[in-house]
Amino acid sequence: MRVRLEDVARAASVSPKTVSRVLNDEANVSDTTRKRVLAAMEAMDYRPLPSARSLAGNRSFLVAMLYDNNDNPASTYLAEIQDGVLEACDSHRYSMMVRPLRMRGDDFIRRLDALISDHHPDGIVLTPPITDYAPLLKRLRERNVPYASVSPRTRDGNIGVTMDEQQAARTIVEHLLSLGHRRIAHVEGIADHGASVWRLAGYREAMAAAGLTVDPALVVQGAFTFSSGVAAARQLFALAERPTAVFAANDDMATGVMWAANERGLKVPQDLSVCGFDDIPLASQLWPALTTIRQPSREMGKVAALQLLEVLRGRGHGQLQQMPFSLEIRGSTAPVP
Amino acid sequence: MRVRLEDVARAASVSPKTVSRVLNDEANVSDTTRKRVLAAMEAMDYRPLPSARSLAGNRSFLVAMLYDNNDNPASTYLAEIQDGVLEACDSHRYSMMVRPLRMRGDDFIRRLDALISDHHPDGIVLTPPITDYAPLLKRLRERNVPYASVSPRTRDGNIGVTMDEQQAARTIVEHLLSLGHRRIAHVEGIADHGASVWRLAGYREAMAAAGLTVDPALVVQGAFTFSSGVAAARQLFALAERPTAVFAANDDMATGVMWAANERGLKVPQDLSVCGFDDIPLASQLWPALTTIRQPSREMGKVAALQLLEVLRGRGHGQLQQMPFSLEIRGSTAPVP
DNA sequence: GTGAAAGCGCTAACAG
DNA sequence: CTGTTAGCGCTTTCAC
Repeated sequence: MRVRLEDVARAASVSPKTVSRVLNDEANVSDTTRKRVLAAMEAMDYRPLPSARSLAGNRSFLVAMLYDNNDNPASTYLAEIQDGVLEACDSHRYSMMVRPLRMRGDDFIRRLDALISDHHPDGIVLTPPITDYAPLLKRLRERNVPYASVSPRTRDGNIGVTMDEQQAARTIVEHLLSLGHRRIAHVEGIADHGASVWRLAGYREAMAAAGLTVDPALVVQGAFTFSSGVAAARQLFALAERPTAVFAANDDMATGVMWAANERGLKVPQDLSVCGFDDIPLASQLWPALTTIRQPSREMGKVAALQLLEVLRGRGHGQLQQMPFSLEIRGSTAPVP
Repeated sequence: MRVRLEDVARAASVSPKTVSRVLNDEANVSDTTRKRVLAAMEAMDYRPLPSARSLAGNRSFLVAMLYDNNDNPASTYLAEIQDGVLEACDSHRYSMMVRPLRMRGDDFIRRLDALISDHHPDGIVLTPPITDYAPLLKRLRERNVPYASVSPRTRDGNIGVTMDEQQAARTIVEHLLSLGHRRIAHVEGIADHGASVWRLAGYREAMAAAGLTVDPALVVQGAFTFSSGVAAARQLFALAERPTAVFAANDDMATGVMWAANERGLKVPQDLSVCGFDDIPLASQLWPALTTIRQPSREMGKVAALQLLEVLRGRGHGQLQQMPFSLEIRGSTAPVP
């Protein structure tokens, strides 16, 4: 009933080991033999049994994608990354599993260990902010589990994918400046996330380049969530001298800012310009649609996974690739009143 | 280095087979022996190797969640379902994999076969609208792959989870009626999806119960997407006699309706009441926040997976459980002007 | 209630 | 370039 490697071997008149070689793209098989074996596989619709391959070969052909479900409430951003990772894994016949890993509490190393011992992934794709937890990275290295990161905070030793977020932030703030805005506020993300650091830096850089000093009251702490955006905006609107524009460190917070503006009776963009970062689908569904930085999340997931797969397949060491961003100008930003 | 079942057996002074029995919760092990074995496992931090278990036992301990990535652009709804399924699988030490399966084209049976042959899932969780493709269900039965469904269109032979969507739709329309609305429009989802059928039926039922005849022009075709909601709303707004309220078959389309209202200069809820279905996070982030039916998606994913697991673990046949819904009244609905 | 023997389908290590 | 041999770590079958 089930076609086994041995059956293919018999059909192609070679030894099982040779079929195994062909299956695993190994060298030391003559072209004619290889073709004959491939033909037999095709003809018999042979499907190697993953468990047998794993047991004998001591590898799982499994990639695990880790995310922090603490700071990331099932966001669209992650869903897009996941999609890209899956596509990359599929293209090399690896399977993928998705795993939340709460970073809160210091037993996360134990949980990481359990994950590895229970599922034996050959490699791991890390998403922000997990990309930057030193103890976690250390443990992965100790246990010799290769990993690739999406938007890690530093380059050192990391493979995966990045985007020039600081430059992107600077670009969007320059857009506000070009509209005549001077009192531009920033709603920060969770302080130690790379994304927050870069986006804040880009904001400051653009302001400085325009010769403006940033009023400290205009930089408000947020936490990447919708409700933190609402809270931050309320704080800004209570200021004696209100900002005329707000750059929020992500779209969720920008949505919160717009919500709070509505609540306060402020018209966007007439009374207040608002912009975000990420270009989640919601951004173009708001009224007015949100001016934001488009980040090619799906592609980024794919590229990160491909770097990892290069390592897993013994094809190289993997790179840290940089992806382009784009400024999406929509209805939420307008010239200063 | 790695602790094997054999090592546990030695430590507990029993045979490997007995440890295996304990591991698999089989009968025919005395209580004392069982305890001794469990203690040894615990002490040695024994982790069975999935591939060895799969190879010998001919099962993968893998559940695959299938979704149609054609009609479902990485929606939040699916992310929540996925979360619930994952939790259920985790609780029984099963792994989970997520797989898109485009229903377009008639080679999807081939792709389904490949999926099964390549990954050998022990069971499958189906999400709408895949729950209702007869050829797919037939194939799963032929190949003897157990499955459970989230919101299947019919009860017959299905296990998993449902919600009384028709009753829910009726409830939300009754809410509009109680606000004095009479010209209530409905934006339908993709015609042959169960969700569309039920929600439309609930709408008609509520209207009929109120003694109202539905103007055919007030029922507009949509496709569950934001942009289809925009298009449907434009059509409704062009009517000689505009509706005073719109019930869209899901939140994405309701968002589109609100967007189109803004575009047209109509104030929600003063000029137009709008409501949706699902309660995706976005619903409470819009301004005004969207009145909708809350569907406990995460719980539903979990319950569906638990039914499947019951079958996989030989514990029973699984049920089709019904979950409760709730009407979330928010700012997008108000008394008729 | 417990154990001994015989594989599951594949690959590693070697030999040629 | 190709084949032989011996497992990988678990479960099955069957015996006791």
